[in-house]
Amino acid sequence: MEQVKERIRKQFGNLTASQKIISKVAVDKPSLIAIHTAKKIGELTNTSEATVIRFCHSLGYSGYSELQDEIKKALLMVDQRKGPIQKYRATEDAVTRDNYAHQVIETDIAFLQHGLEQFDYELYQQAIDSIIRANRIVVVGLRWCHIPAKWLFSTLNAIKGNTHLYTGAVDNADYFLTERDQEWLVIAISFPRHPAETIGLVQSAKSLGAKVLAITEGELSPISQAADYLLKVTTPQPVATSGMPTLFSLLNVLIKGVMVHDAANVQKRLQHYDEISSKLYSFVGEEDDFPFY
Amino acid sequence: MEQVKERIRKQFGNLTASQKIISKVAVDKPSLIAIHTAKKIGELTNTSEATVIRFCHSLGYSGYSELQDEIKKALLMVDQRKGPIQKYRATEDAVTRDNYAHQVIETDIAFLQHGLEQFDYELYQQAIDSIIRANRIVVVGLRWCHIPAKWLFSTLNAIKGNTHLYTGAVDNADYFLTERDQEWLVIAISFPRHPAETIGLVQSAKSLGAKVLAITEGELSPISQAADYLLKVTTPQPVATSGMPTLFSLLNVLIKGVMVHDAANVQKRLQHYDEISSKLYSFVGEEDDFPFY
DNA sequence: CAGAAAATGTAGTAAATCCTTCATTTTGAT
DNA sequence: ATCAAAATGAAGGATTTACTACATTTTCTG
Repeated sequence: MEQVKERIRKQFGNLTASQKIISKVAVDKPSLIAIHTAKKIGELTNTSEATVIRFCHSLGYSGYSELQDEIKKALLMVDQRKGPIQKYRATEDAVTRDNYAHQVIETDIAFLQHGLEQFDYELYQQAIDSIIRANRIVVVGLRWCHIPAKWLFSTLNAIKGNTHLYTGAVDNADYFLTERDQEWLVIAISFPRHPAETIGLVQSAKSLGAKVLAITEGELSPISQAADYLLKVTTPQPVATSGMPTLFSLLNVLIKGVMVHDAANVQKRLQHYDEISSKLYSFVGEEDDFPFY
Repeated sequence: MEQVKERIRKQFGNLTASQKIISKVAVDKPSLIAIHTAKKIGELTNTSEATVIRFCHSLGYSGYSELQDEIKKALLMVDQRKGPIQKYRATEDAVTRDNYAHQVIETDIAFLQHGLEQFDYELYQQAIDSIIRANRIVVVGLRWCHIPAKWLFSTLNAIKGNTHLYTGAVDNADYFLTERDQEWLVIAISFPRHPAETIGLVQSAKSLGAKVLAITEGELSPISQAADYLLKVTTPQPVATSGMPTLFSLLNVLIKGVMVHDAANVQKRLQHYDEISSKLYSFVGEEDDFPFY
């Protein structure tokens, strides 16, 4: 890439007017050249296919193909760095006594920032709307996903009510989904290695007409296929331990979303809760606005 | 792009094994498809050109060209948004439909960064050493603190063993602390409004000679007085909901610290776990290195 | 303004790429 | 273990794309 721009810089004086226009595209939007044919670049610059190719020759390339290949390679290189992992890989060889703490927290920050960049409002809004719309909700998360699942269950139950937690085969899907007339929503949290029981529950829920919101690692997750809404979560590995901060942060977005759209009294209740919490700093009490237990 | 991923998600179950491999490329590195020919994608996935095209057909496209064009368009769209970064700076005036998500995540990032600045190695190292030294550990966290407590209990049990979770008055302190000769450590997680039972347990544990590691909001917390080690955690409010990411991140530091100092085989086990997770992307299995349930 | 030289566009050819067909291998069920 | 069905790979035809030769337009100079 820099190789291309360097050639343009050196040869720019010798280029014709049309070729200078093409140069501008090559420098500012190289991805256009990587993707489109010489003909299209010609149309785009109000020149012709032949001029584009002559432009390549002027830069010393054998033709359009060679220039395009070089740009493609360069773009793939920067694409490779996508994802927050690379950033801290360099130092990860030696986890020493002095730096592991920074590494852990910085990794969490990196993944949160990555999640922020990739964030899809529309998707989350649909998920949040589905939660608001649902009459009854079942949260499912087995194995270690039980922990975020239980939190989500407790929180949703506190701010919305009518939420259930699927804990295992004894309470089977039929038990939860008997009232067919209701608008049911199943929220499934699952990551590799996916428990077969979670997949089974999701599928049977789907076949019973419930909506499914999947919180998982990607489109290829086995629970994604049956899902109506898919929230993709990219976390440090292994998810069971290092993934919690990122996962909870995104779950929190859901909760906040529901709270914003939901009854204002919930928000007031929480503000009230905040005030109490901060004023009575070390208050000791048994009652709780959030009946977590 | 989302259109492509959506089709993959819906059709994934109907795809053949080779096609699923191609799916992984399409989802994770769509730019590869935008740039390379069908033949190259075939080579890259150890399949063939024909299989790549059949994969396109399975998704409902007329062929590779159509799929490629759609990915190209999508990639150009996101490229368009590059340049002047329109990041939603913490304009905290109003939590609107459009920016609350950014606010939530950015708040988490801000608190993690704050925690990083304030981080006291010495303190954490003492806490980690106390965990390593302890023969038996009791984790206590009531009400909604039960969630991080259970996670800590499960994780410590997996990498160290001999860890117990105090769940309520029925299992009282005496039950846990009968073996006086052993080196007991009580890890207490508690935030306002502090459950009286947590305080009680901590105090009686202390009087029975156990060491106490308190994870709480500050020096004035009622459990801080009896604590031998105090880890101060500052989180967004309310802790029960918004505090989870920060809290888990710091707990994670503890875990990583124990792992670093602890047996090397645990770390190897976890690395192995990582490899399996990433290689068998959508693997479905029942066994788990972490016996969380 | 005229003529020449450079630049540009058009059209045709060669090459690469896509896509279909058929033979072979793999998978799954009885 | 056997057969049928499905999946895969190899090869040839169809289409698109890159490149080149020639015709036309534009630009520059005296």
